[in-house]
Amino acid sequence: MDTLTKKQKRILEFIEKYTKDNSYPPTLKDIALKFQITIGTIQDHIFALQRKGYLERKKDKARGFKIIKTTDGIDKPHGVDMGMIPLYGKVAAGEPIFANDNINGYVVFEKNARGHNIHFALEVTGESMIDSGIYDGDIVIVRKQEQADDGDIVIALLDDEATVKKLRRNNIKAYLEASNSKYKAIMNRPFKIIGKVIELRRKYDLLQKQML
Amino acid sequence: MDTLTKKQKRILEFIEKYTKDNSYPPTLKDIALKFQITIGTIQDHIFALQRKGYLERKKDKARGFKIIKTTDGIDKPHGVDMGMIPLYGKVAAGEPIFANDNINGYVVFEKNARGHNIHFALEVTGESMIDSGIYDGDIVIVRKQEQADDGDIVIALLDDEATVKKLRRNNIKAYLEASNSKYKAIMNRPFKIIGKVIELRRKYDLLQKQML
DNA sequence: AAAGTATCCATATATAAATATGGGTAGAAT
DNA sequence: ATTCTACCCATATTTATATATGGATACTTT
Repeated sequence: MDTLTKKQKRILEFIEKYTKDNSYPPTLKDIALKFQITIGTIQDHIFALQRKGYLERKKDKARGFKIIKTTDGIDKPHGVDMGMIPLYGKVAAGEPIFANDNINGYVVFEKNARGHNIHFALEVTGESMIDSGIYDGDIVIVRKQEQADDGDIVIALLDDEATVKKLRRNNIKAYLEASNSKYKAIMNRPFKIIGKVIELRRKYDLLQKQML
Repeated sequence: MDTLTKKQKRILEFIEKYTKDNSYPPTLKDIALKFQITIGTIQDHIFALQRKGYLERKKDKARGFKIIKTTDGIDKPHGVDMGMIPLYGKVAAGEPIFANDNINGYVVFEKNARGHNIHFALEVTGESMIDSGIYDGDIVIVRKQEQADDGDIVIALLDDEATVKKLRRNNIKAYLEASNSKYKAIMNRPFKIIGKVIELRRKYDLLQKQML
């Protein structure tokens, strides 16, 4: 593996950071200004980065950089569709969940290439799904849909309140089931499915201890 | 909320997709070519997108676009540092875990602004942590470190094999503990901590129906 | 000693790309 | 009827940006 010099590494890092900050890559001149050297010199460095396989660029295209390997030598995965989905907060009964002012944060999420679905995230409260390994404080990622199969974990509206439960359905009827022996199934109340849980996330270590 | 026309929406979506595909935003001409209309017209559309608060751009800068609200009207979070971390596969005893050819995939991950730590992901095999809500097939995200506190869930090397366990330590000694009553603690074997589990992920909906 | 590589400079030129200007039509809103 | 907005055209001009060229020094490798 072709390894980078310090200068090359710093330039590659700058391109990455600039792109992240501005949403578009730098020009040769931007880089030259940053490092207080001339464009001609930057040309040399860029050429080296290309030769060593860290950077690609399109001829004659402004800001036409594409990083293909990071400074630690790890290939950048390509064609991965990642984005942010909103994390909605709890809502009092009757209020709309999907309101812009009910967004408590965002969660990074890798979209399944195919689906053109809409996703969102919710924080789980309570212990009712503990036997399915879903704990209080966990975050679930949900695909919006109004139908689901027997056994799916779903977000349902019960009395205008969003809740996480397991969907049960047979030929006769559908109902919601908790995963905790202390709770009983919800058999005879109307509910509406608003999405299916497709992923679970649990963060440890929220207040980061200084490592000794 | 200012809502977009169909054309404006399609153009905003194109800018987003082009940027994702190429790693740099399109020029006005790129957009004009795509929609088979002239640059002058694109100027109008871009101006409308700016006026309605979906798009920002820097004057006189090539490809100087920055999307600030997506087509569904959701604000784009800014300054979030997300990237991909490698998902390593299982290794036979004695083989190095962190080899480039042992990368089985990538996982999107939001970096904690501060930390300059190195992270990676591993798939959990076995039921030994089931009482901590960590199941076979789950993915753990790990921060590389060689120290950890009592109660932390860690990745440890035991006989050159990586395993997920809970770290126990008192004044006298440190040992590894499973979270499953069928397993007993590992008291008298040497081990080495290689990282601390900071996040858990579980994907549902992967073809196979989840157990019960 | 010669060749290569990494670092740097200055400057000219070609091309990419944004901007400016002035015009047009159709339909909705006032 | 008039104004506004969304949509479209053509073309000239300015500015941003990449590229080309030819040089230099210090250092390591051959």
